[in-house]
Amino acid sequence: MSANSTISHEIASLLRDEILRSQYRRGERLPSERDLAARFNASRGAVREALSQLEQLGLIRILPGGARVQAIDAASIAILGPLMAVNDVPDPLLVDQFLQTFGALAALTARSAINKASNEEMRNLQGMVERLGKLAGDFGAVQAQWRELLEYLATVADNLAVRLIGNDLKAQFVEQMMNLGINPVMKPATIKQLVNSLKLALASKDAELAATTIQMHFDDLRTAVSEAISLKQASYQKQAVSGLAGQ
Amino acid sequence: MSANSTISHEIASLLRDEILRSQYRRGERLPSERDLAARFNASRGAVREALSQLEQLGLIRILPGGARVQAIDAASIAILGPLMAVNDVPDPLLVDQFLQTFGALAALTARSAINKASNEEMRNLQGMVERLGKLAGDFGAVQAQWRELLEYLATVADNLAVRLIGNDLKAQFVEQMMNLGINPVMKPATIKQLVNSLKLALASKDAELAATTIQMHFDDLRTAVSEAISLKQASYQKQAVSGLAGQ
DNA sequence: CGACCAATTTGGTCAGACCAATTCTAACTG
DNA sequence: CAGTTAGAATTGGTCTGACCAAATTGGTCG
Repeated sequence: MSANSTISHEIASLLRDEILRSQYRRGERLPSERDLAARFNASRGAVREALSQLEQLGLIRILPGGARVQAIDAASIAILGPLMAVNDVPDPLLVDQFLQTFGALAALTARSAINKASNEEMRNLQGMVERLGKLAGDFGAVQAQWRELLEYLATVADNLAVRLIGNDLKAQFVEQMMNLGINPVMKPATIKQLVNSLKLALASKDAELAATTIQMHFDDLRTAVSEAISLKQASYQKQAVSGLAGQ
Repeated sequence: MSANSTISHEIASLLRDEILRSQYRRGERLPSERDLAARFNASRGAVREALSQLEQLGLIRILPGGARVQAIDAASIAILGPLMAVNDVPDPLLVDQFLQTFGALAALTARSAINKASNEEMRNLQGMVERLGKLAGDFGAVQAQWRELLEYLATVADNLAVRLIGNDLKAQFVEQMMNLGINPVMKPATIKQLVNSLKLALASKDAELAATTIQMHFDDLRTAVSEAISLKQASYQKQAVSGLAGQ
């Protein structure tokens, strides 16, 4: 997966997953650098680099006497992606929380984007929404255009904090959903409604309306994704069962 | 500041600030590990650990041939704190964006907290708001109680994504404001209004009202902080001028 | 049972070495 | 003169082995 080719990255990745899978209790001491080096058949230097990264992620704290595992909720957001990836099917609750959060940030983005958009940017936005409306039906195209719209809103809003958070959240999440083949079904009617509200918000420069519209859309998405995941979960369980039976 | 006592952390910290101060252009190659080691009078191992951390922060990309500086907006949120700290007075725009973001997340937190609060939690919340109202006047006490309230809301809402983001944002920011002595003045009247709205929201279990109330409070805070910063900025400039004159 | 001290372990750091891949340089060629 | 290319120098990746100071551990003694 995230093997950046270097040994230290691989070690970091493995240890990270072990920690996220709670194979170490909080506060527990990690094996010593020398032991880890032996286990991974690597040099202590490589291990130290890996631990250095994990410390930056907030997963562990290195101090003389040993590296101790930190509470998950004391870590950096950068672990959210890996955290959703440690299980076959991501934790539905976690995904839901993620979408909630992402929705709130998207709504904020839309609000400030509309508030500070130039005339040209406004026209661009309207054009994109227009296109979105016309694509209804073609799932992939809608998805792409929707993401492009969000991206452009972020560009216009130009909020560094939100953008940085997005970096840590977006990439890993979207791709993981894709990998799992979790395609939330959005009904054309829903999209139609979304487009109409957005059109209205843009036409009247109503930032609040845009924000609540986006917010609501993400709420829709949440239920859709939730359903998609439980479906996936069921199929995985069936697979697991048949797998066991086969042995 | 962030000297974790170890040399590699110090090196990382120094390089980080240099990068954040844009002393390297985007895409530019950092000095080689050997050069950095010589410059910092350290071993290559220590430098490599430092670079490892910077890579985790998304500030650089290490690849055979050299470590290259990445665009700031491709980094992790963990750099927001240091980014606000590189200048004497933090960039007002950045602070404003930060507060906007934090406000949106706090609003989200309040919304879900109220939606899922148990009866007991509800009572606790009401108690805390009550106390907040009674403290009006004592600035420090209000501040503390307010933070405690937010913290409890986060506990009740129990959204891991938001919590992780908070980890990366909150600590560094609040402390930095404190260090700079930037104390946004919140008028008692404003606080009174805040308390009343919150009371109402809690009494009627109106999650939306709570969310917008918090949101609006952060908007107030934004203007207050903005004013406080420009004041600070002015005083710093005066100081700088007199400092020059003195030489 | 608890306080205390010594042996061991652990992280922090350094020096020096080798490899493979990239980058740079300069000679070579059309 | 422009473009190509082969070779040299540089760079990151990794390993080994060593030393120190702080922390942990375990046993001893009051």
